[in-house]
Amino acid sequence: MVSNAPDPNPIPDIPEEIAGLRMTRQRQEIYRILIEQRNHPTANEVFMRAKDRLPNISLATVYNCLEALVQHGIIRQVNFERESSRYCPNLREHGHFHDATTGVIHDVDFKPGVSLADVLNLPPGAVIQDVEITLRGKLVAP
Amino acid sequence: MVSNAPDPNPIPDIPEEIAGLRMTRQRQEIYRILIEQRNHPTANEVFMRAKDRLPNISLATVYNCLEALVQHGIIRQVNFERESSRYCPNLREHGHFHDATTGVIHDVDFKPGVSLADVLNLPPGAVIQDVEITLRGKLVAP
DNA sequence: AACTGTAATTAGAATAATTCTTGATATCGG
DNA sequence: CCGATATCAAGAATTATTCTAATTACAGTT
Repeated sequence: MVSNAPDPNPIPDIPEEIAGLRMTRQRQEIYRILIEQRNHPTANEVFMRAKDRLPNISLATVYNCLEALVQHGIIRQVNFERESSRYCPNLREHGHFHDATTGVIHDVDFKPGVSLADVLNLPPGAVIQDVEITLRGKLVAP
Repeated sequence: MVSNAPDPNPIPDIPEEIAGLRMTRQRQEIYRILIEQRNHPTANEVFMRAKDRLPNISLATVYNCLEALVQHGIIRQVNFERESSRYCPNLREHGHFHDATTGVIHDVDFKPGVSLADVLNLPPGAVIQDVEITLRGKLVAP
């Protein structure tokens, strides 16, 4: 028997163009991979997953596509220390908590209504264009 | 005539041991370089400056020394995007503001009495071991 | 001061992530 | 359909960093 329950993890259809970027087959697949499983994969992890549906895709194309998506503000590139870049389709302004025990990366939202200028002594005249907040630590039983 | 005013930028003598790390000649020089000119140099920039006083020093040694200093909590390693790591002797907990126009990196202190938990919705049970805050932007006339 | 064990330094090779180059394909507008 | 442009693929090239192996320096002991 086939379940008729809604797919608990529906995969969105990707439009032909996002933010002025033509969504080719490769870009669609890569974007879909990021949305499907939001575990901040590296380019190489995306590459391995992409090969399921696009057996001929190359790692260079994965890098090209990821860069195009980043340039157009469709996804974000996230760097931890000197590790491989990771990619994230969450466009809300957010930081990352890196669980040192499991390696899992959690998105961390800002509390509503707070501004970085409330907590940091910014240099006078500073206009912030981009923020990167990375926390490393452990999760203990509450 | 020789000025008898105090040196406006005195270079501290480096002790023989810091935080349990034996301060060899090379480590002393590298630490001195970071303290003397706090402009967040890369390993290669440190290397070039170190050669003035230690003509035979190798880049590998610079990396080794920087790593030893970082491991012992004497300096901090700072990463911007995917650029070369930079090194910083400022041990206060602080972030960095990267001026996109000039490339200059400014240290940014926390306002007293604020905690990251005031601003961020951390995952429950999160114990933070390390924080990295990087801002990119411009400085405009106030 | 010589001896010994350990740590540090050096030079160059090796690695890994990413970017570049070049030629092939695909797509869009007319 | 045709030409212009964008995208893709494969592999070479680049760059920062780490590793390896051999040498040198050092601290403590005799």
